[in-house]
Amino acid sequence: MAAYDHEAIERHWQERWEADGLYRSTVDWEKPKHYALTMLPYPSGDLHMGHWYAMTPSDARARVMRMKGYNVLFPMGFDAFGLPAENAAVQRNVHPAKWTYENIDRMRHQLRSMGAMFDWEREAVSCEPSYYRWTEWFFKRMFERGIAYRGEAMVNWSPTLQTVLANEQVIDGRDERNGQPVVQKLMEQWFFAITKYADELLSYEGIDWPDAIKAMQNNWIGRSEGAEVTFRTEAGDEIVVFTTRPDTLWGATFMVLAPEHPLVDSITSSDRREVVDAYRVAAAARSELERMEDTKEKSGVFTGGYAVNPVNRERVPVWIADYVLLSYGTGAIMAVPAHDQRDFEFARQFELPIIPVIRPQGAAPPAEPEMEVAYVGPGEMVNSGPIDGIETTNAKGRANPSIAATIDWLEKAGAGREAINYRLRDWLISRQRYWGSPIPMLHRDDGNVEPVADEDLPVVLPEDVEFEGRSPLVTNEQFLAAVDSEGMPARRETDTMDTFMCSSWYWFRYLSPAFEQAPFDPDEAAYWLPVDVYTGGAEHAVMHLLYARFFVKAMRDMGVFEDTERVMREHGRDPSGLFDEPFVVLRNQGQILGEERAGDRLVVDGHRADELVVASSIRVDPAAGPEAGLVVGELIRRTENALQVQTEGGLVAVRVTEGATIDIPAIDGTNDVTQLKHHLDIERMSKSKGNTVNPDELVALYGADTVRTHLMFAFEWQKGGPWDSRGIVGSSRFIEDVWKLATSGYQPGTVSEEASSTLRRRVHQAIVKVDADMMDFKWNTAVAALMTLRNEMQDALRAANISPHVWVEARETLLKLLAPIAPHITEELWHATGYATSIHLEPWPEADANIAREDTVTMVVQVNGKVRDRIEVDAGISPKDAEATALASEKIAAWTEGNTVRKVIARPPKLVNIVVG
RNA sequence: GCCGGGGUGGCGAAAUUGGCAGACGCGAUGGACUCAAAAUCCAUUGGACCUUGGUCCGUGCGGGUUCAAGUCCCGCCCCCGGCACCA
Repeated sequence: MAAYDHEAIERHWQERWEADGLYRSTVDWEKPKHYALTMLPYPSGDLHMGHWYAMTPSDARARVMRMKGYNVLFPMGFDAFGLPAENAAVQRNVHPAKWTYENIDRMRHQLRSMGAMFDWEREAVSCEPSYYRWTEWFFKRMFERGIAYRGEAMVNWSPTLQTVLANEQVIDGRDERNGQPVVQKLMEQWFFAITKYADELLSYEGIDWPDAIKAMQNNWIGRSEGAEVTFRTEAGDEIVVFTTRPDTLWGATFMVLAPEHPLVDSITSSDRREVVDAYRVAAAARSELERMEDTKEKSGVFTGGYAVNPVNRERVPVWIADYVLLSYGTGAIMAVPAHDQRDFEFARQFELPIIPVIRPQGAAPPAEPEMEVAYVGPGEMVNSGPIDGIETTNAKGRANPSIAATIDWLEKAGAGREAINYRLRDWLISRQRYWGSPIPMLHRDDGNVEPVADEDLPVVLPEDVEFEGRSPLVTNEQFLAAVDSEGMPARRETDTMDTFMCSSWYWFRYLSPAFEQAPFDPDEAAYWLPVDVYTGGAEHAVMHLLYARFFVKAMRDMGVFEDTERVMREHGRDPSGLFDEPFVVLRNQGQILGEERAGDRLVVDGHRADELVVASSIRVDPAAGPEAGLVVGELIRRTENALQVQTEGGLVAVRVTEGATIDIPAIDGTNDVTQLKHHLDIERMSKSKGNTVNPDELVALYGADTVRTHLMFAFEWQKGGPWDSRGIVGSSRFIEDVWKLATSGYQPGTVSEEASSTLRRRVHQAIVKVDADMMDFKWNTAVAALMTLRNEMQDALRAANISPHVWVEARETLLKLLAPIAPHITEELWHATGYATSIHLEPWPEADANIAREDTVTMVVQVNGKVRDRIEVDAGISPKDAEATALASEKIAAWTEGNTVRKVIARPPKLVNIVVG
């Protein structure tokens, strides 16, 4: 018997499958189709454990479906535009395209080593002009339908670099590269009107998605019913507020505007100007997340201005506070401190009046100044003029009598109207960057914008560019210069698109990546669409998955699927409802998290340049005191050559120049900046966090089959967890054992009928369990069931008392059930047994329920809920017999003696509980 | 802060959804084989107590419902993911 040589076997079969085109998927209307899709990776450089964890179970699932008789499409590609490529360009002087394509080459190679059944003929790469031509085309269609429009949004603005920074480039309100402050600034940009689809996105009809994902999307969309009410400043300007509780308008005692609200300037009185301006500057330095984070301590300032409450002509002071966000609602709120906890706390802190307008059922109205919390329950309206005495409930919107009455009153009085507000904001797709799909728009001399003509698509990114921080598109005259539809000079749009745009339609491009007449070939689409199973990380629960749903709905409404529908009808397939949602079944895996690690303690010398320290030398010294150098502390984060060091005085940004000396005593030879270890929390693996685990070494050591098996065995797939490489030997032993079992050349001794039928029963039980678990994405218990079968077969092999045909059935079933998880070794052993065709073309094993059934069961007998005996009983035992059997037990008698049996609960055949007392 | 998920042996985890807590593995301990080591095989392995057999305790913490709670309810603590320019 030859030893198991994983390296030779895996190489051989990967080459053979490729040569045979085993995984090529072609349209075949005679067979049922299955489109399996797993989220495409960003080409960050190396494939890490997280990719394997996400992809190999998806591959295994696709393989099971194939063995079940489906024609399976399982493609792969790269989401290739994005920020890391530009970081590399800015700081290492590598062109983003070069960096990206080199990474893709490496990752393609690594992906092949997984032994997955990807159909590489269908690969799509989003940064190729043949791909982004259609991303641009979709933008144009969106523009034509009024979905793409220009509007204003806040950006992280670096005044020193005169550029926009991504959220992850801002640490502690400062640019991570140069330590300079970052401010929030309004800028004109492109949006998609996803809010037009808000209501449709709240419905999940016809799709099987996890409840948690649906809940998160619902919360993200955040539909709320209420009213828009118009207040007027004393100067006569309108302030529109949205409120879900218009019925409490009579209790509104002040207003709060977002600090960026356009009316702040005009409403602020001269004596308050200085305070207000200072507050606005401070607010601009904080991100929305930071503003929402610390809500215990309210901050805000009075503008000195007043507005008039339209329901009672009361004069109310107007404040600004950063807990009111310009991007939510109208950026202004009316404050009813008596019945809203946040307003209540604000009022208490700044000593503003509180007027209760709801009397709780059968109680006196809350009295001032004794109130301790806002009253948010039901009751009856008081102090509220025309709606006095009307009941108020916990219902939302018009379903609440008091709200319905108020809306009617407001509409009649012309002071407001019923309104629905969404937390969901329109999708900001502009990025002030180079490495993204260009937005195919022209700015005409007359100030209008117009789209680039279809025949001029794609607008191609210029290759000859320099990177300093700002997008090179802004200064590239050759790129900028264009001619509009009337032959007049025009300038190109320099914003590029959010990469979520590229990943919102990629599974259509997989259908026909070389197709030139449209984004996808209708002949392919008619057969394969929609995606049957989509798998990917739960971190995409809201944004990517919501954008993808929006995109398909918009495509449907733009008529993009008309040809596809025609082809479907020609083949007798009914297209209705097939283009409302992109993914029929969605399952999320958890994440493989990186292990925790402390960062190196650095001693940095050099010189200060503004907020930044430019390093001339860096030494790693775990014992260094705080005075050992210019900057001393733990390395928290590193992006290329920009370091964040945690010193006693706070975070310090350090830039490592080319000539700087790096000294890491633990690593011999010349050290460089990439060898510095930065702090790692237990958190998701990603290249930018530097906590990835590379599977290549493990593949070299144990083989891809073992790595695949281990990833599926060691975690609950939907949950994930921190990576720990120790347990892999268990999976390795399992794979080795399968090799030994299948190559043992079983020779029976004295055959036992009982032992034979027991093994046969175990084999069929394994089929039931493995099949159910795999269909349900429970990979760890599927592998455990296969290991149990392995144990049974080892015992049988040793006893040599199994009839030969039972042994053969056991061996072949084990190989087939394992084939989706460990495709190479099972293929090798299948052929070694004498079969000439691939195991991956074999039909999936089917269990015989009669063979799988157990005749006897261990029945547990409890006394007062505690297990006191176990009795072997017939599996079909009646409740009466079960009870009698339990009461007849001697062990039970010892516990019931001297006590009255009050009750017997029989749940045959598993359990009987006797209650005594 | 808001939304979602989670917390079970020394470790990764199971538990047919209210019915034997710890399947399947890792690690550890003892033994076999070996000159020896590795590999392999056998046994034990949640904790405490006593006599072999058993008793009591045990699923983040505190309460509750139930014949029966890891599972359901109420209140708390901690960890992870997302929060709109990382993808």
